[in-house]
Amino acid sequence: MERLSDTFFARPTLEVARDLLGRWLVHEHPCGVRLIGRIVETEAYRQDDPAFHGWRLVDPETGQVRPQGRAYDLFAPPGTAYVYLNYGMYWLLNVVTEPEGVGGAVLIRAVEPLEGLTFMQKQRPRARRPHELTGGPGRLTMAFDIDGRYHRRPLTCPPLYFAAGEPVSDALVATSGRIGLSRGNDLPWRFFVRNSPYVSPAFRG
DNA sequence: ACGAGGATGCTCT
DNA sequence: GAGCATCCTCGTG
Repeated sequence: MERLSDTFFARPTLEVARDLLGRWLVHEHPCGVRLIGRIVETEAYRQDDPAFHGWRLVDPETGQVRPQGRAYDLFAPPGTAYVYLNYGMYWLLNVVTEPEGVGGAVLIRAVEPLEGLTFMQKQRPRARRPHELTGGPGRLTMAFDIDGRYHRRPLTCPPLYFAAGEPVSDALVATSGRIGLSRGNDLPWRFFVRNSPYVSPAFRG
């Protein structure tokens, strides 16, 4: 299966978020297990967006970027991992988009487990229903054993990368506002596969 | 099925 | 010290 390269990610963030649906997230785990999930839910974050972590780094007048703090990693080369710990407990996996120096990222919110289910279930012993295993940005990182050690590493080569998979047709794609934000909820920058059992029921639309 | 509340640590003010 | 790009448990219906 062909890997997605940096040219895939060096595009407008909304385009990448939409196009990642149906692609595969692959983790060749150090212990020898290969984990694969088909992406069914994403969210786009752009540098002109108040919900974007690096929002304050951009001068609204000049467009100049202040290279400071962790959020500056969102301006890294396309295809770089931005792995963020939120609520002190959950790692969230993003892939950096746009050309280097332009801010942007796509949050991977849910995948459909395709390979390595035994490992994933061991990671998530409480999961009972299908969507509880890998549905939700914090859940999928637990299932795939992804944490801060991947922050700033390329997602264009093993051990953690994206594979071409099969794109999803427009008829099967839905959009909505992004989830869990206090600002920028009005922007329809969440993309998900319609009626997927692997998207949380409350957010299936 | 759904809503409220708590856990918990990092970043920036 | 506030504010989180969340998840789980335990109430109620």
